[in-house]
Amino acid sequence: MSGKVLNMDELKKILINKGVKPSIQRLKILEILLKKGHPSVDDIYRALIDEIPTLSKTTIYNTLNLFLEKGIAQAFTIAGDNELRYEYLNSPHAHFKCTKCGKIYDIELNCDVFIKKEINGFRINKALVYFEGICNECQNSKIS
Amino acid sequence: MSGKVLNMDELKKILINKGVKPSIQRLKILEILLKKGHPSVDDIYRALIDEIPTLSKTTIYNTLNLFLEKGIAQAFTIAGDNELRYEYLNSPHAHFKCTKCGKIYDIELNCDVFIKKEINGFRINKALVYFEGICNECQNSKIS
DNA sequence: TTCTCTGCAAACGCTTTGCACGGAT
DNA sequence: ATCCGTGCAAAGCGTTTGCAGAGAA
Repeated sequence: MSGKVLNMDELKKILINKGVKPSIQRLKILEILLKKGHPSVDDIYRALIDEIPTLSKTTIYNTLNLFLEKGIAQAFTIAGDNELRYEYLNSPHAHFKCTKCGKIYDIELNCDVFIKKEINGFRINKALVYFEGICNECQNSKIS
Repeated sequence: MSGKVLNMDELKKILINKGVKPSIQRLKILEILLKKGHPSVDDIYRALIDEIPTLSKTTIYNTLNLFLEKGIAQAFTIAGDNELRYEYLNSPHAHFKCTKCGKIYDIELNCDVFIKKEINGFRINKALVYFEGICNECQNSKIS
């Protein structure tokens, strides 16, 4: 949930740097990945369909799979969910889902494993960490 | 991948303790969860169809969802996979998938977060950790 | 023109649902 | 007789594939 907002030129640069030809669809999807927290394909679709009425989910899938390939985004699942979620690929972090309010937080991890990227002699190229529990806010507001 | 092997009476006890009425299907599925590493529904189906020729996948889904409810098993996904995997619910640990040999390992985690079950004041009820990389064995055998 | 991107429609695969049969109590 | 577990068939839903038309170079 970086919430970063970039203009079109900056978005273009990101894509070109990663070897992806910009298009309005790709730029807009990238923009959402940078702004929104952890959108699913449907989230992205609903966010863009007004602005780009011809947009199809196929294009979103194509684009996201391209982003995965090029290392621009990464995919993960919320436990028990049947849909993939995507996020802009930056520093490794954990996801925390509050089972009360449903909000998903990004959590920094300082454990050795995630810094050294190695465990028991196994080289780690990718790490996904998912927590479920009750967030601070919900613990304090005792209204059930 | 506990590899534990229990007899039918011991399996029965586990189910009854968790409030699940034993049946041959449920016992056999539990047995597989205790023996096998991280089976998918299809893994379980193929493991049992010879022994129980009338077995249907619906029953496996029913049983596993019951196990999830009762805290007997937990579900997770391997990144990029479209099918759920299940495992007997015991001490929290990480999964490590070697992208070369495809093997899935269980990894013990000693980080604070996983022991204290608390981070930044957020109470953690559930933790899923997934690593991807190259396992020791594959690093040593340089045959690509 | 040539090549790539887009997007509709259909296919696909995992999971859930509806429902009827059958065994257990 | 009632209840519940089982399993067939069909539906549901997220994702991928095939393909044709549009657009960029």
